[in-house]
Amino acid sequence: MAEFKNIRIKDIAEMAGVSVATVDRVLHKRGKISEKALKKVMDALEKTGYKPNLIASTLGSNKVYRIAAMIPDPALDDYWNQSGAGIFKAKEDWSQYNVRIESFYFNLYEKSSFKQVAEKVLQFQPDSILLAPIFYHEALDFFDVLKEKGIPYILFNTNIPEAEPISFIGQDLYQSGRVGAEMLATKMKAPGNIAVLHIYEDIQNAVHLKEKERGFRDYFSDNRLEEFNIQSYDFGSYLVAEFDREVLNVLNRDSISGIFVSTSKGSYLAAAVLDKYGKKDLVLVGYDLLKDNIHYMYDGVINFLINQNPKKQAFLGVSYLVNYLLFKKQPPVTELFPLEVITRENIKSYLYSGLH
Amino acid sequence: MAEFKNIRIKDIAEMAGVSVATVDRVLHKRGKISEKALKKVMDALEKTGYKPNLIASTLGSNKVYRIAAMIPDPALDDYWNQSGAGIFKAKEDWSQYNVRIESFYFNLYEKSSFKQVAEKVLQFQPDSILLAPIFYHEALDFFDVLKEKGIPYILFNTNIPEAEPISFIGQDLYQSGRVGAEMLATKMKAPGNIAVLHIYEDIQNAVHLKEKERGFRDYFSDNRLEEFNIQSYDFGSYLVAEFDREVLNVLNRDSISGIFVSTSKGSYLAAAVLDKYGKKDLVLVGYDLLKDNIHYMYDGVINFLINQNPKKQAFLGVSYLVNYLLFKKQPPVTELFPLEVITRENIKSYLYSGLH
DNA sequence: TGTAGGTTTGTGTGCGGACACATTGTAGAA
DNA sequence: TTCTACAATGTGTCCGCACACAAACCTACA
Repeated sequence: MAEFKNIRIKDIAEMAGVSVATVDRVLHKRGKISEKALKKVMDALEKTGYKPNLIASTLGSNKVYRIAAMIPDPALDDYWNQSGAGIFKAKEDWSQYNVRIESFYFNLYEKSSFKQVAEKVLQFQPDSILLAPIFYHEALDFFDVLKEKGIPYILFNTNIPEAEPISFIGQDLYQSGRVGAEMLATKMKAPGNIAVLHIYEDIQNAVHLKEKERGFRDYFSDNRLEEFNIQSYDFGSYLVAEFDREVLNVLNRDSISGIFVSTSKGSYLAAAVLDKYGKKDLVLVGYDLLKDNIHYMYDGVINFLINQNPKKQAFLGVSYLVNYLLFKKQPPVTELFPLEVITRENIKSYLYSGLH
Repeated sequence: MAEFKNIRIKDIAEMAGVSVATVDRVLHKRGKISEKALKKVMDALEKTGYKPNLIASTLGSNKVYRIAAMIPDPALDDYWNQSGAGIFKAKEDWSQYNVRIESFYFNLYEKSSFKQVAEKVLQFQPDSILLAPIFYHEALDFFDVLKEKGIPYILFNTNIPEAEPISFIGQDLYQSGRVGAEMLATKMKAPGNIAVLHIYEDIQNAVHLKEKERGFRDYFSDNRLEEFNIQSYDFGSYLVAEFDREVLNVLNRDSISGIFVSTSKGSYLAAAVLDKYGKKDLVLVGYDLLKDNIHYMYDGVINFLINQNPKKQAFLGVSYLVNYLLFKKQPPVTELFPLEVITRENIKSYLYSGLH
């Protein structure tokens, strides 16, 4: 089909018996057009199935679009470091195009810094924003401003549906917990006590972690795996020394033989304890390919990791925005990443493979 | 960095005190240039770090690049059907650009058809080719022609290093076997007999399947899992009735409790036997998210699948070619895909997630 | 009937680069 | 010295679209 040359605006103009400017006007809904002209142009457009040449379009409008990416400071946390890498990659990939991509970092541990950075972002006057909305309330305030200003935004990592972003990129947390449960169940010997460890530093994480836990527990009940006893423990904040002791306490007191850690950072913190006290025989399931997690997986302390792919999430977020601005391509409302199961044998294939 | 406007050819020309045509000549190595002019231009290029505006470039040269994709007929096999889908997706994605992507299908079961199709591909006069080189010798002959004509090509799915393609896209088969072994080992109860089933219809597959088997066996020996006994069986071709009986024979005679199937189609064929004769308690590890495999995974007959991602492989192959032709971007020499472990709990997240 | 003021339509240039074609420069032959 | 042949360089147009600006067309009012 369509072995023909692509239809150009000029062709439409000729067919409709008007000038290119008129066609341009109906295409972009700018300026006023007479009923007759509108109809003629519309007819021609439909008949030909005109599609604009995006290459020529972006070249013609010399506009440079501005994209702001807001994430927690990569220097403070390896998980966000990977997100940062994804944004950097996107920056490189799109460097040839008329887009300016700028990163803005806030402090993962300070809500106030989010507000400050949000202010900076607004000063940057972005045409759209990619954002990891870690701080719920602060984010909502920010969204109000953005909506008012008509600046579209994409969320990733953490979803806030009521924010009505043009797209959310992340994972199904409930299902993620089920996968963790599944891996733990296949690896553990039947009867046994399982500990779900929530190790986090920021309260608002709690909601999300509970979602994982719900999936985790549901898996066991759905499959009637009653030989396993599940107990969950919160470590809201941790001081290195105390943390070790407390975790060890729990493991010994409740004679735990399997652990599910709901956070990426928590994964290696828990692994460190198992490693330090020679408890490698416990089955440990955690999250993400952080440097330390990789290490403990090679060492056999961590058995499975579920990959949230922070790098790819961020990369895709920026790419969606570029396509949205430059090529008027609407991103999917929600893009749920696959729940990748990482093991000792396939981990390398994940580390070395590109981002595509 | 580079808060400045992008450097244009015009700027370079001014800096070097020559015309844009001269700059164009050195950039494209066409026409003759004096030593002096060359030097001046080169200096300016280096000093400014000039990067061509690819948008303008593709618009300017009105050339339409032709890409041929050669794969086994999607209608005959669900695996290749997915590859076809990947090519189709790429076609849509790049439809706006100056590329014409054409698919050519050969019969998976007839070497002669490959030759015929190769002839057609040449007639199409492609600027480059994406190819799944299923038939080794026939492919080699074809490569000779392509090299002579100077037509670059990318291979996917099956590698033929001596063909020296500009890129290979696929998986590490050896490691793939190891992952299969790992999953089987975590799921099976200790002592047990394992069957490695090679179910294929084309001989040349054998080499690749042996590579998977090697990885599979190495995993067990490396981990000193001596409680498991591994036996491999070849089903070169199969007639439905006979196949069932033979497989059943093997399973009963050697009291098999775990199965590793090295092919995607073989996976559901084996699963069908287990299903039919009520042998769901056997652990089965196979390949790929084929329709029937998905079904048997939901039903609990197949325990793990390793995803080779045929759709994405093909999609990426075409995309690499487009970038290579249009934007002069060199693809990686080898792109090894992650060895994705699919389970009952994460399978949906794979089915519903996009291609990115 | 002339004209101000708004509405509708058209013309022309620029975006950055590719490339056909024109022009200038230069060395050797006549 | 003049002419030829080719090497070296330059000019101008086009790619398809966006958009500023100009022109033509109406309508209503004096």
